[in-house]
Amino acid sequence: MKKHIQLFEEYLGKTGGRVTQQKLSILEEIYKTRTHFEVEDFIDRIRAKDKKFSRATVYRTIKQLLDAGLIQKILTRDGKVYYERTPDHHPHDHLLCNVCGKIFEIKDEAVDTLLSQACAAIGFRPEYRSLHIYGQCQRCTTAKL
Amino acid sequence: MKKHIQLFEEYLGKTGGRVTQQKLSILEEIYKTRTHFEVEDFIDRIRAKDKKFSRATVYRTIKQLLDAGLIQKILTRDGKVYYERTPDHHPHDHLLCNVCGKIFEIKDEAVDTLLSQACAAIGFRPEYRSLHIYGQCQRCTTAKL
DNA sequence: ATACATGCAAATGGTTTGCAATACG
DNA sequence: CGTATTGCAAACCATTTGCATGTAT
Repeated sequence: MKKHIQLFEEYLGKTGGRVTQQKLSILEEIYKTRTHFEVEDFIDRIRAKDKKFSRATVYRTIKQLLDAGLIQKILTRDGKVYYERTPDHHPHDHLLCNVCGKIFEIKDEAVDTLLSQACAAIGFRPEYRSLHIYGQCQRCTTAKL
Repeated sequence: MKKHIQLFEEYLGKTGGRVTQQKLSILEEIYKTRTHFEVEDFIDRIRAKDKKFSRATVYRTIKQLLDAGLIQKILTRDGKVYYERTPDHHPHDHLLCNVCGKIFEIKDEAVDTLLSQACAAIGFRPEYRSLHIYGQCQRCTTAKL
């Protein structure tokens, strides 16, 4: 069985949730895409397949997937919202260019370690995290000069 | 002159913004509070003083203060939004308990350093950042056992 | 059986926008 | 003076909710 399905089922088991056709389809569809996506587009896409999915169900499932750490939410400075799968269940962080809007990814194990230690120091049990850095990308910085 | 006022004026100068009575009052009022606050409450509070402040102006100013790094935005898992001043202009990060909703702060210089390096590595010029860790605080973890 | 999940449409709530009036540089 | 800013109310848009029906366990 695919790893993300297994993880989701484990999560649902732990939290008293039920495994449903819709939830699995939504997860599968999200995991087919490697890049970030908007919910509205996603709903169009998944509805085009076969079943009908209500907006409510998609959002309800997204919330659970977030909790389960299987997807990440990305917020732009101007309020746009994207989601994306968590590659290999290893969360990565985002740099958002305030000028062109492009989104870059960074992955730093050392940061993970430090944050885990910081949490442990006060007995906090982390479930998932969100790290966004807003600024200007190289292209936009040099273009301005 | 107070440091935050000075920083804000510098920021406005750089970005072609104007220094207005409202902006300064909003900044001052925010800096009187050390804890996080909701915008709606804030508007009530500042309106109670002397002037009228439109919701729009408050939001427009908040956006500029965010860009200037003078305040930080906090997002709870269930969508509540708080803002708070950035103490001494040193951004700190937030741990949010998904059970009791309490918000903890952490400050780790080493994380700052690592992130700065990661940005520099791809030529990204960071302006401000948002780092939230969601999970369970010590009290809620032990209470559950 | 009996919770939990779904779909629908309406509601929510934070934030933004258009426009005319006003104030900064 | 010209341009950014303000206030107002209406608009926006992501997300949530109430309720009747459906379904996993």
